[in-house]
Amino acid sequence: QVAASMQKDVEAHVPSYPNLPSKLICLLHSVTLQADPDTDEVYAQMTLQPVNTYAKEALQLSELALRQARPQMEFFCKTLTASDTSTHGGFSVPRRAAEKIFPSLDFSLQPPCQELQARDIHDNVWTFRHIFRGQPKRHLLTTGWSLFVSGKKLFAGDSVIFVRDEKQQLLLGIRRANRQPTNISSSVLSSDSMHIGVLAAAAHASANTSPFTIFYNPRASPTEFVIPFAKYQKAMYSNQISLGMRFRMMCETEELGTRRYVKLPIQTLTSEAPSSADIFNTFQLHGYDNWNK
Amino acid sequence: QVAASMQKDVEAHVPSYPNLPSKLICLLHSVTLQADPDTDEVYAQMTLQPVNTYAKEALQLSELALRQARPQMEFFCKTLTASDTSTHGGFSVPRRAAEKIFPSLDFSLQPPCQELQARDIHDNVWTFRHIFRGQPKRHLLTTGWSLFVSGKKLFAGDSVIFVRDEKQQLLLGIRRANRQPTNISSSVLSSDSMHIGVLAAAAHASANTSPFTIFYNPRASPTEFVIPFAKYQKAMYSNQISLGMRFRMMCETEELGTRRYVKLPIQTLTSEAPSSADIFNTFQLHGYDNWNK
DNA sequence: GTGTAGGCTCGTAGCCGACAA
DNA sequence: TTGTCGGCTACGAGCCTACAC
Repeated sequence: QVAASMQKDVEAHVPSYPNLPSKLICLLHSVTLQADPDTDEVYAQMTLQPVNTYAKEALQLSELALRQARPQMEFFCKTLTASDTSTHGGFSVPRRAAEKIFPSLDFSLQPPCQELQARDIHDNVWTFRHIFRGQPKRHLLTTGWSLFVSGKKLFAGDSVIFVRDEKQQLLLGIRRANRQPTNISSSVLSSDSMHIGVLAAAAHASANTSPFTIFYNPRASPTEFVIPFAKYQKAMYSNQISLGMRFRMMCETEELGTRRYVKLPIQTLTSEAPSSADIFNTFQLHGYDNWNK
Repeated sequence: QVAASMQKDVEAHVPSYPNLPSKLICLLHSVTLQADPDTDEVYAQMTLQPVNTYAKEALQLSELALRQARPQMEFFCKTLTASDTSTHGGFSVPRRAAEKIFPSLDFSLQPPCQELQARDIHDNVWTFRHIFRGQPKRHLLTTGWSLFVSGKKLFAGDSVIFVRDEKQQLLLGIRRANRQPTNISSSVLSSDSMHIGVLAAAAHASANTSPFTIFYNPRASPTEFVIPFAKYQKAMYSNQISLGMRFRMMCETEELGTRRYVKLPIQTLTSEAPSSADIFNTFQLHGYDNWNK
């Protein structure tokens, strides 16, 4: 992973860790799903502890987590048009989406309209005027919409997701289009140093079987580097793949509408209802997008 | 430095490097002065190679670099007022500063005005309308000024620097007031991993006397962690400071109008005229600020 | 059913001198 | 000399319908 995302020609500067194996079987101590406060980019902070031996229970637990259904709630997702993001007007809500997700309007009003409140991944509340007007009639979000677009720095091609949770509250998330890397070396932070740091921490943890912490961003990685134990076992033993064997890897990273392989059993760790941060992290980690009708 | 800027309670995760000395004498292979494209925060990328022995020439070269005069050019610096940064108006230019730095106006015009172009640290050109009007008469920057303020995200208390270089071209820099840290953990980048990476890279380089690269931000550090060799020698031997001795360290980091101790001999490496990036990096690394009259 | 454009309105960015510190 | 304010103007954000695909 480090080699894949690192700039070339600095290999000479990377210390080598001969005792760091290419695959590290770890116990997952904790997962914290997070989102960048500025960009809403989602990522997971995980504390991993390398293990030398493991019981059969571990495999069963991992399989259980894989089968664990995530909460199914109603939502819709729309890719923003030029009109949706221009300063000229508001947001055109697909008709069936509005009827499915939004509270129903009082059609005795002329025109029918209401105030909508939706909570984002940081639990910030956004307020919109929801109106049904025009010829032909349509659902629109007007007042408040442009603040959301500019606040989230959305452009045509990005997507928004409206979710109605089990408490009938509206949640609101975004998913940016695949653009060229947002901010290259945005600060004094050296990604090279960080990559070396991950290696050093992993090597240290591997040698001492002590825990270490990583930040894992599934959208930034060209492919998965954190694999559920059950998936790993299945790939290794049921398909008889052995070290050095050539094979073709399915690459579905960033394809729209497909599931990701990472499955984080965060919901199994708590009996409380998931926060909106959990929901959107889960949705985005699993790559929901472009839901229509 | 790592310990100083790291969050507490993660010490257990930091691998220890028993062979990494507390002071590392290094040969400076290259210095690249840089600025964050988003915030204009300046920093230096340095390639350092630990050395075990050094000739007396090294000390002389370091002293030479310390004495090396940086290019002296005319400039003025003003701390922005509430009026300067409000959307209500433009920028009030101190009279003597305008007369010293800006091209002189054609006073036959009523009112006297001209278009000014100034280049920032990224070589972006900013255009302003420079006008001399009001009662009493004053120099103002009007059209174009608000774009600059919002583009650079300037607030009252921040400073701007106008420089007239040897080619009579205008250069334009900023220096932000000391505020609470701008963006805490702005991204997926883990500063912990980065710090561990710096340690790992330094330890590896120290053991192999091989080069390593660091990013050094003088404004982020509570005190200096990169010291010119000559300064270090002087402190160690002429003042008879020995290891473990207690002493009081002059803390002038971030004081206004004082020089910093870091002296980067970048101008000695090239015979070309310095770029505006060099000039502003140099100015800001040396802490010029609040120049008046 | 939904994207875009034209028309209209109103809030505010931004230019000006007055005035005071 | 220069910071802030009230007055004025003009541009564009944003709500509306019309129309096309």
